[in-house]
Amino acid sequence: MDSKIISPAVIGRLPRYYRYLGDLKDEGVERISSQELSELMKVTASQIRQDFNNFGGFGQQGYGYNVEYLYNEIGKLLGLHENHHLIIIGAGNLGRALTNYSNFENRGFIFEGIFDQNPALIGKKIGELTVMPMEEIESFILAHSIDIVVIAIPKTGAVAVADRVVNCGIKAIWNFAHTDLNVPDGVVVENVHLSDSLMKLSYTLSTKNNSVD
Amino acid sequence: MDSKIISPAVIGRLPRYYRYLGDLKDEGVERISSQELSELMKVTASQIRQDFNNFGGFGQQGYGYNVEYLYNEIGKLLGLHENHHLIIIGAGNLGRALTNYSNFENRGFIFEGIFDQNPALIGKKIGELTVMPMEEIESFILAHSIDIVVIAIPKTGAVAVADRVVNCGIKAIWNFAHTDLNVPDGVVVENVHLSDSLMKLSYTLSTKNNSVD
DNA sequence: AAAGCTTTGATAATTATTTGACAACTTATT
DNA sequence: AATAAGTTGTCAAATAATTATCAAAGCTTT
Repeated sequence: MDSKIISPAVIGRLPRYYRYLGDLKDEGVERISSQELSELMKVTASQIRQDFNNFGGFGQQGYGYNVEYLYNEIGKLLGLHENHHLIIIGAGNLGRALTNYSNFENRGFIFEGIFDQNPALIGKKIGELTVMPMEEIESFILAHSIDIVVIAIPKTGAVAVADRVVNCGIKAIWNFAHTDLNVPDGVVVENVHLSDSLMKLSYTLSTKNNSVD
Repeated sequence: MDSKIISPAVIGRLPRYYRYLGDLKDEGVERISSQELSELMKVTASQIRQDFNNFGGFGQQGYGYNVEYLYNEIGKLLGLHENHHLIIIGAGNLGRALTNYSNFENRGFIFEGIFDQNPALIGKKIGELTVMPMEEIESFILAHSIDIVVIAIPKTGAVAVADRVVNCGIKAIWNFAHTDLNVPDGVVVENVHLSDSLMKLSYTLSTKNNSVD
């Protein structure tokens, strides 16, 4: 409907707002001003107001923002008002960790299946799920209305698996493989490159040592 | 020494350059131009040259960049020429997954210890490591010259643990807890908020459904 | 119900980041 | 040895993101 383009910077901040507002709600806080929230989150009040205004503005002059309302509205923006059905490709350490990370389910992210190519793992239980063979990915996606695929396998197989699930109509991939996936327009990939993250930390650590000491 | 401030945007791109250059090196590619690299990485050649120039420029006019040299130089920038010693706080699913993710060791990130507060876990083997009780964190950090602490526990305990390790002189924290850590100046925190990442994916998925369909 | 206080939403100014253009230099070719 | 082709590093221009400012509007108090 309103196809206004929201900048990536703003989208990237939404989950953090959501987190803080959730905490405030749990603490029983009813209203908050951009000023108060800015002190809590260590950002400028101007940025907060600017961000929310991208979506039409959720506040009221002279009052501020109603915490619960704002929390719900941002939740809707983030697509948390509807359930998402996920499968995990790769039952290694990371795949297992994600499966058991029950936190996601509370937000409507439901893990429906887990797949691996290692015959020794197939049939094993991981949390509530049973590891299935890779051949069944396509049929499972169609049968269970999967809308998000989590890739948690080494980079060698990742690109091929991504192609397969994209061919099944998957439009969203959460990629933990240490490689970039080349997907067609209309498919979103959210990368979690753990090594990259660790290197960034290492960069800052090294630089600081050189300049301060 | 040269305390020129590098923009966060540039730093954030360094690991990706490093990854691509490593792949090129492994393929036996000797030299590459910013033009070729830009096509590979789907960024502008101008950005690549601009980025490298922040550090003095690694190329040669008329020739391009020597892949191996550039790879090594970026590695040095990222602090990968020296070993880092890490401990993991939290031997849950995520802590275990990280411990066994041997990839990091190849880059000089050495996991030296893992801690948990659950008595049932203490003494258990995880990969090469044995789970230790939380009380021993401080002494272990000092005895083993730990320079990076990985926080992989629920958010309730995360802030307190961060305070403890900061008091031990730790300057770098890799934080997987679903909360922001409030650390003093001079301490770097690199956050990996998995839920945030998943929500971003969900945002784009929802938005696309609304606008395209 | 009026007056003063608060706070948003919107606009403008500032700052940061990305892209484009080209001189200077290197390599390759004739 | 001279010329042509290729490529960086740098500067300038354009775009994007953040911050500051303030009028307009809603609350709160008397």
